[in-house]
Amino acid sequence: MKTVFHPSIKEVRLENILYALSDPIRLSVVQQLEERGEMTCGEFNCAEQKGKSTMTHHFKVLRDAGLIHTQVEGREHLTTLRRKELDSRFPGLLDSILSAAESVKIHAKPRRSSG
Amino acid sequence: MKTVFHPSIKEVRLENILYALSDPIRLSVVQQLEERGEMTCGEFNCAEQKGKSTMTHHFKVLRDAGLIHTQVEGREHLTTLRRKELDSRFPGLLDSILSAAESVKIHAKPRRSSG
DNA sequence: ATGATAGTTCTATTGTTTTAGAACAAACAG
DNA sequence: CTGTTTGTTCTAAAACAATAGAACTATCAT
Repeated sequence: MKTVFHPSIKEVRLENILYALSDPIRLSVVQQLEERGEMTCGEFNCAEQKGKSTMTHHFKVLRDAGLIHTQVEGREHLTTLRRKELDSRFPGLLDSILSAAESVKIHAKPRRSSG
Repeated sequence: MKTVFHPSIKEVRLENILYALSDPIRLSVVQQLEERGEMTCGEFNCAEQKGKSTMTHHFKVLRDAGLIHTQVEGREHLTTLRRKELDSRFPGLLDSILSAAESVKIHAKPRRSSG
């Protein structure tokens, strides 16, 4: 079972959060996670238009910034938003960014299993 | 009297705001404006360590993102935060970013005229 | 006019980011 | 074992961003 680097919540830097979310793809990833809760890499809208290695890169930026958590489960990588931790570290920040982003929201793909 | 480009508030994009504030110097500029209200370029802390042209560049990024307003007054350039406009466009956003940034705050230089 | 001040514009260097192709690895299905 | 799925790592190209030196413009003071 492979482990992936995640910064502890107190190591998380505001600048990195803002930078990570200044990219439309990464912002969209976070929006989709907020909507859905837990997703594999392939479930994201935008995961097909963009090459796989491009998405791997973006997930790493989000992970290093402290925004998401990745857990390896079989051959899938389950991604979640570090919502509670982030809310306690930077109260109101994610709320206001996500609500500001509502207007440009791209929704997650329908669940594979429920179709 | 020279005029400088400023985007209208509805043209302001969240991504550009986040990007602009993901740089420590630019975040600090915004923090100092929040604290002080109106400043000339030279009054900013960090304006001396960094070359003048570097600061000109950062002010332009902030201006293009819609965060600041620059008004030419004699040979000085008076900079203000577009606080109210931004608050109405993205409620709570600047508040939460600035309060998240409190911990890493760098204060503005003392006023020249009051020393 | 001369000089100082405030800041811009031009140009260049250096470093970082985004993107993606190709080869790879690990898990699962038959 | 063979093939498919899921995603990574490696490598490289192209675009972009941060920095600053030098020359410049405009204002203000003497």
